[in-house]
Amino acid sequence: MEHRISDLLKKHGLRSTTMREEVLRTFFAANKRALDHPELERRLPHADRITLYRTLKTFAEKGLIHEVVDGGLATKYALCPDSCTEHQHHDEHAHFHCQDCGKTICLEATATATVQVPTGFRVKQTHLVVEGSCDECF
Amino acid sequence: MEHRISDLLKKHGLRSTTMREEVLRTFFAANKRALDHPELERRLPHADRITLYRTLKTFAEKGLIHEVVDGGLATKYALCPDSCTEHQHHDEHAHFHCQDCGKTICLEATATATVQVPTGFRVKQTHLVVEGSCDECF
DNA sequence: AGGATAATGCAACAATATTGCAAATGAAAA
DNA sequence: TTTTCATTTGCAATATTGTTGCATTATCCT
Ligand SMILES: [Mn+2]
Ligand SMILES: [Mn+2]
Ligand SMILES: [Zn+2]
Ligand SMILES: [Zn+2]
Repeated sequence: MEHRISDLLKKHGLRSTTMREEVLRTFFAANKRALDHPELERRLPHADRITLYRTLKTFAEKGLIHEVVDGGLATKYALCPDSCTEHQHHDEHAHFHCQDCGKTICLEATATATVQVPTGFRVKQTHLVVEGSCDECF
Repeated sequence: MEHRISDLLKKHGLRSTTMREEVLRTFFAANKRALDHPELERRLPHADRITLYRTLKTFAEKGLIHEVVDGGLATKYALCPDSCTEHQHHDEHAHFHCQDCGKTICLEATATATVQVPTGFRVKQTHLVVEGSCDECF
C-alpha cells in the first residue's frame, strides 16, 4: 500500500511528501466517498490548512482526484480512475448525494443522457447527480 | 407585469416589498438564466447585501426560485415553474452551464436517466447539468 | 553529499454567507 | 383612516471557504 501511494504520486509527476501521502491514504480509505476540506482537516488534525488547499488543487490538476459538485458549501473531491492524467480527466461517472447525511459517492454508471439544448449551444459533457437517501439513512 | 409580481408574492404567502419586487423583476428579465448574489448586487446597486441573501433564501423556501448547482463559487438561483410551492418543488429540468462565460440556464428537458445505485440506497430525484458553450461563445 | 527546484507554513487578504438586534414597514383590524 | 403588530429591513459582528506572497524547509537528481 505504501508503494501504491508513492508510486501513484511519482506516476503523476509529484514529489512524495508526508502531507500528500496522508491525504492520498485518506482518499483510499474513504472508499469512493467524496471528501471536502473540512472533513480532511478533521481526519488530519495536524495538517496545515493552506497546504491542504494546495494539495487538493494540485491533485485535481494532476489527475489524482476530481471535483464532485453536489451543492454543498465546500468543494468535494474523490479519487480518479487510473486513466486520468494531468492532460485529461475521464470522470464521466454519476454521483450519489445523500440528502440526509450529506455523504457523496462516485457511482459506476456513466451519464449518457442526451438533452435538447437551444440552437447554437454546444454540449461538451454532462454531469449527473442522483439525490436520495443512502443505506445508513434508510 | 406589476400585478404578476405582487400577485406571485401574495400567492406564496409573502409581503410585497420594494426589494422583493425588484429581485423578482430581475429574475423575470433574466429569461431562464440563473443569477447569483454578486450579479444581483450589480443589477440592484442600492440593495442591501444581507437583505438580498435573506430574500433569496426566503424565495427558495417558498417555491419562487430554486438553487442551480453548476460548480460556480456563489450559489445560483433561477425562477421556479408555477407548480412549485412552499411544500414541494418540481424542478426536475436539466440545466446548461457555459464553460466559457459561466452563464447557466434552465432547459426544458427533464432528466429521466435511470441510474444503478448500491443496495439500500434510495433515489428521490436526479439533477443533470450539461456543460458546453452557449450561442454567444461559439 | 551538494544544489536546483518544489513544497511547506505562516500571515495577510478576499469572497461568500449567517446571526443578532433595533428600527422601519406592510397589511390586517379597528 | 388610523391603529396595531408581526414581518422585514439595515447595520454590525462573525463565520466559513478559499487565495496569494514570501521566507524557510524538504525532496530528489546528479
Ligand atoms: Mn479524474
Ligand atoms: Mn422550484
Ligand atoms: Zn446518508
Ligand atoms: Zn456562454
